[in-house]
Amino acid sequence: MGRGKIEIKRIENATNRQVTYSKRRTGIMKKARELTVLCDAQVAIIMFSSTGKYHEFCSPGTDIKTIFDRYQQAIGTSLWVEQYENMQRTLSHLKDINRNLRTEIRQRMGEDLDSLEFDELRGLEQNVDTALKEVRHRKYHVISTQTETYKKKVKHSYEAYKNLQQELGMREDPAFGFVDNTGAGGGWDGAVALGGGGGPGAADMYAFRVVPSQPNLHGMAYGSHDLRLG
Amino acid sequence: MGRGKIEIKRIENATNRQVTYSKRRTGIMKKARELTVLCDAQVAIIMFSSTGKYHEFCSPGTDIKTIFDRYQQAIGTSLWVEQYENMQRTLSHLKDINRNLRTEIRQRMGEDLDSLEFDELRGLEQNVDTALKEVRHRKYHVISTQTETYKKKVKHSYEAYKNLQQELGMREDPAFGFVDNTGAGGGWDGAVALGGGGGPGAADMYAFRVVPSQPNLHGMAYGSHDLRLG
DNA sequence: ACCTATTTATAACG
DNA sequence: TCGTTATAAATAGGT
Repeated sequence: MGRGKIEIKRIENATNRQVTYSKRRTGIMKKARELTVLCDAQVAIIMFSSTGKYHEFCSPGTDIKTIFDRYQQAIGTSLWVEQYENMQRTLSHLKDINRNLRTEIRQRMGEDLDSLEFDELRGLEQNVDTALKEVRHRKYHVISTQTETYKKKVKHSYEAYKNLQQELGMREDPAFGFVDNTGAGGGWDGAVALGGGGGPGAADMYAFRVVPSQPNLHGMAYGSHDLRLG
Repeated sequence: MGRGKIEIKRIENATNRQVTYSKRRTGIMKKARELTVLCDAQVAIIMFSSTGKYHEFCSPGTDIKTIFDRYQQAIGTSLWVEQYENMQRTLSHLKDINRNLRTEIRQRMGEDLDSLEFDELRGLEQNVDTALKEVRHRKYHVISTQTETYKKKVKHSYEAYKNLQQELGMREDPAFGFVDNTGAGGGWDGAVALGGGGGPGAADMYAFRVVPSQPNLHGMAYGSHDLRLG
């Protein structure tokens, strides 16, 4: 349809190619628009020229995304839907796990116990009981290590002081004196005895300092988790 | 271009509309194919007829997904990418939360305590201690309720038996006798005393029956959670 | 961009 | 859906 018939093969002349692209592109767009109106259809077209420029057509009353979502649905599955739905599944699965983890934590905190059977309750009791022993054991370990460290620090410090005093030939000055805590009885040893003993009464000594609930999810104070579903 | 000129407006006759759709659709596809070849372009077309049937065209050497991904890139912004990346964010956030919930559970089980500061350890101890009391309290409540129920059942059953016996004028037959458990001491009362007492020794009576870890995430035996990241 | 000879698409009908 | 054909529309090549 022109002054001469042309063969349908790549136009080698770049200018001609560009001109033809422009003319025919307009033609297709017009046809698409007509089809939309005449036949009450929905059409989406995306074109890229050899130079990389893109052009699109979309039936009025809708948009490319809608048409392609519908296309995906029509074609069955695959393309994006597949990974999308995979994600959706993973998401809902994670939410389920999340919910169950929160439930377990609440139950380990002694809440929401109504739904538990007696057997489960018995298991939970034993488990929490064991855990409590572990925690106390660890607490004892930490506090005793800490105490040892402090004792050593004090001792080293005292020795350094003594050495310094000797090297400088100073006589002892009560204003710079150290109190010797390494003897039996006083200071940290008392705390160890109480903290490690493990009776519930001992916990009263260490009032639980509640950290204001912040979104840093780890290192939060126990029990201050927001247990709503995320 | 036909026997008569037509106005570009919806064709009311359904058959005509369908025929025209078919013909013009073929025409557009042909034009698109020609454009692809002549001008070295890439074209993707998706069409839906008013009856819901879909047809597509895509330049050879590529596919719809590729063209639309390129289109998204060209148009700069998102379309699907936006909700896709939102999802990805939510997903990774949920995974983080889950990881932290699992950590909290493990610590409530007395594991992985090395990373805790002394203050946190102290809080955890107190929290678990309180929880243990709650669980024991609940266990006592359940077992005592259960015992009451059984006692009532036995009692009612016995009364029904007696009534029946009286109504039928039967004399007592040792073969159908009931043992009266409602008296002080025996039976369930003993279990209540031990189960509710709460000493760790009592738990030994109820060996913790470990349910083989199944994927039903709720109602699992405590401690049998698979704590790997899902 | 415009022009126009010519090719192509298609409306109406069977 | 397919074929035919008169006619409208698209467009190749030139300006």
